[in-house]
Amino acid sequence: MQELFIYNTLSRNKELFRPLHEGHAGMYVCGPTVYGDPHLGHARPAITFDVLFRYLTHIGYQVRYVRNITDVGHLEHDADDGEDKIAKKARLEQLEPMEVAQYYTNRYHDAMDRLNVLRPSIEPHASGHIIEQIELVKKILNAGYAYESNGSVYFDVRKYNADTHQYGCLSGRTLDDQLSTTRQLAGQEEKRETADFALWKKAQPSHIMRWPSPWGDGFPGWHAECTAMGTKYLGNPFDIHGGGMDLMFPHHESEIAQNYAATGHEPCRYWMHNNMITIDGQKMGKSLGNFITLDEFFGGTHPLLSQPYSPMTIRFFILQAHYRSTVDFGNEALQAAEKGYHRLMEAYRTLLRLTPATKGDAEVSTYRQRCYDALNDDLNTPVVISLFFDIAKAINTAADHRTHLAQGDIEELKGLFDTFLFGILGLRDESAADNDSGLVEGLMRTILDLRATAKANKDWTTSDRIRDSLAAVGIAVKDGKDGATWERK
RNA sequence: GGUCGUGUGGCCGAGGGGUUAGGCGCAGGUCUGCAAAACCUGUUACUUCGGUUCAAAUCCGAACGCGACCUCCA
Repeated sequence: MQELFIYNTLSRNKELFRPLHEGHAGMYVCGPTVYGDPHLGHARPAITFDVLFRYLTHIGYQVRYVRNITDVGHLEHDADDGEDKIAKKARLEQLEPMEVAQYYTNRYHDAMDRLNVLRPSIEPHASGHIIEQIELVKKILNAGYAYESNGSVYFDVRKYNADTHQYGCLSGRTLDDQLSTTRQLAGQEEKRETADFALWKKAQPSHIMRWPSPWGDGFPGWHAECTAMGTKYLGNPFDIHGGGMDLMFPHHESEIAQNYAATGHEPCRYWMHNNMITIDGQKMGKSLGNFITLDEFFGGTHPLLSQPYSPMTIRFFILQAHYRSTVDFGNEALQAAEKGYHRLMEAYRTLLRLTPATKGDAEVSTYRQRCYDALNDDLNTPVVISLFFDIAKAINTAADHRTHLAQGDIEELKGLFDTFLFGILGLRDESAADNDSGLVEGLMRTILDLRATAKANKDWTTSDRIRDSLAAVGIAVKDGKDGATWERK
C-alpha cells in the first residue's frame, strides 16, 4: 500500500497516514449551509476532499466519507435580530424552511455533479440529528463543562482550560487573546465568558425552526452537529476531519473542546484544511460585487467574467494549485487553465488513435511512481498535472513520428490517464462524445474524406469551405501528418 | 491590534540550502496550398533589509504587502 503523508493542522507537520482501523479510513468534511446558491467557496473543499476520498479508495482503503448538510440555525451575515437564516429566507419567499433547504441542497448537488465531485458515503442533515445533539449537550453538562443560562446551554471555556485542556490548540490562540480581542455585544450577558460558545440556543418566539429539549424549545449550537454526526457515523475518535481554513476557529476548535469534554479524548487523528480562494486578488463577498456562483461561472453570466468557464476548467484550475495555497480566480489565469486542460484531453485522444510501433524508444516507465510520489506528498496535484504535460509531450512527439511507442507503452500511458487524471483527479473529457458519438464520428469521417479528396485535387476552395463551415458550427479541423482530425471547440 | 497562513519570471503556479518545475503568453523555426494543430528553440524568477553558511529564492530575524479568522449565524 502507498504511504500517504498528509499535513496535520494540529501538529503543523506532514504526518504518515495510519488509520485507526486497519484497511478502513473514516473522513468527515464540513459541508454546505443550504441557504444560497453554491459558489467557488463550495467548490474548493468539495474538490480537495473528493481527491482525498478517491485516492484513499484507490490505494486500497475502504473509505467512509461523511459530509454534512447544515440546514438549521443560521443567521444572515448582517442580520439584526438573531433570526434563523433559513427561517428568514423562508418567510421572504413564502416557502417552508425545509423546502428552501431542499431546493439549495439540490442546487448544490447539481453543481457538484457537474464538477465531477463524487457523492459522499453519507450526507447527514443537521436537522435529522437533533436527538444526537441533545444527547451530546447532556453529556457535556454532566461532565461539568457546560452550564445552562436562561434556556440556553453554553460551553464553559474557563473550566475546560483549568482542567489542563487548551481551547485554542488548533488555531494557536490563547484564552487571553480571545478575551482581550472580543468585543462586548448584546446577548453576551448570558455567558460567563465571552469566549464561551453555545451548545444549545433558546428559540425566540419568532423562530420557525425549533425543537423541544430539556432546556426548553430551541436549536443546537453550530458546532454540535459535526461532533454528533461524526461520532454517530465514524465512531469516536475517527481518522480525518477536513474543512476550509476559515472554519479552524471557532468551529473546529470548538469541536475538539466538545469532544474532550464529552469523551475525554480527541475527536480525530488528522485535521486537514484547504486554503481560501480570491477573485482578482480580493476575497469573494456579496458586498464587494465579486460574489460569483458556480452557475454564473459555467454560463459566463457574471460581469467580471469575460467568458464562460466549464466545470472541468474550474476543477483543473483548482487542482493546478496545491490545496493549502490560496488560489486566485482571474480571467487570464482561467483561460490559461482552459487551454492547458484541453491540451491534456487532446493528447489523450491522440493516444487512443496512435498506431503502435514494433519497438518503443520513449521512456514511459517512470511516470507511475512519480504520480504516486506526488500524491503521497500531501496530495500534490499540481505536480501530478505537470507530469501529465510531460506525458502529453511524449504522446505528441510519437504522433509526429519523432519517437515511437510500442503497444505496451501505449497501454501504460492510457492506464496513467485512467488511473490518475480521470480516476483520482476526477477530470473528464467534456468534449467526449455523447450518445450520438457513433453517428457524429461517421458523419465527420465522411466529411473529412471529401475534404481530403478536394485537397488531393488541389481544390482549395472546396477544402477551405468545408473547414470554414465546420468551424462555424464549433468544430475545429486539424491537419496532421496522417490526415485530418477534428475536435469540438 | 491578536492568531494562522502567504509574497516566485508578462500571467497562473510547483519546489525549497549548491543541480530543468509545469502551464498560459510572447519571439523565432520545422511541417503545411494557406491557416490552425503538433513539434523544436528562446524568454530563468524568487517583496525589502539584516543575519547564519563555503553556498540562500530556500534557514533565522525585522519591515512591508496580501488573505482568512478573531462577534452575533453557520
